[in-house]
Amino acid sequence: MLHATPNRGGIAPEKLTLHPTAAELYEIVRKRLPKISLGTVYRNLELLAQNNIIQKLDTSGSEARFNGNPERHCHIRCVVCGRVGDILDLALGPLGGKFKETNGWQILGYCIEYEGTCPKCRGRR
Amino acid sequence: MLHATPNRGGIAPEKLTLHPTAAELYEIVRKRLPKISLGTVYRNLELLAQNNIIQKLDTSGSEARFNGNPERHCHIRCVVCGRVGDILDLALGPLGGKFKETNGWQILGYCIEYEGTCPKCRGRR
DNA sequence: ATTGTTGCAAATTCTTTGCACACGC
DNA sequence: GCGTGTGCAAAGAATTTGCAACAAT
Repeated sequence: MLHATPNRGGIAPEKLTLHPTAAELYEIVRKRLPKISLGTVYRNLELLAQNNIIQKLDTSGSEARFNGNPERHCHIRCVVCGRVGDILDLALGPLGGKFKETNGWQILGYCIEYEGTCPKCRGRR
Repeated sequence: MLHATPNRGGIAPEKLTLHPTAAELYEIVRKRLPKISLGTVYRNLELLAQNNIIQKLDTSGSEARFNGNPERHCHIRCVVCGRVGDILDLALGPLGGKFKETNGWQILGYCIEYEGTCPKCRGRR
């Protein structure tokens, strides 16, 4: 199943800007593969993420969301509905000054999480 | 239970730099209140977080972690053991240039998540 | 007495896993 | 036939909730 075909097989490009949860994706995929199971969706998302074909957003919210674009970029999460959008324009936003907005999204705050190794696990990777 | 006493009641200050999960906290608290239940720990952490006395770090990793310092600051999460530390020095790090290190933590990457309202939920808060 | 907290256990939610079966080569 | 991927259902992990007992005012 791990063939990153350039051909999107009929999936509209705008779909790729979604950041669906596994369950949402399950509903979408189900329209075409009615007998697929949620377990399979999870299994394949995990695989795709491990191979850097998609990105798994484990960040805030209880459900993980998945991202068609594996390149590192910022996200914005709606505090009301949980939807997630991309922020490609790093210049804007809190890091540059006062909160602004982008594409109809209103920016209220932000959070930066670094990843690395702690003193105890140093070098163990 | 919501009295933010300036007196820490015997808890060593260095404990406050931990970012324990609910289960870890449960074990710690249990030493003093042996009959406390995990449900109560969750309930109170939620309350404290809602009143901005502590901060809930819902970010990556399956378990949430809680932070004694409610002020906004950055965190670093160990990719090996999951431990979380504070990063108070915003100047350093990827946003300022190449990856560095701080306090024995080695910085490998980062992720910025904004929060706000999406176009559909705009103004609904 | 009234109000708010707690312990306990059961329920919920999200995710992972085991296993027998089906499909492609 | 053989190996890999799949459906299904059950297990698992983290968190939340209902409720009766309890504590505090």
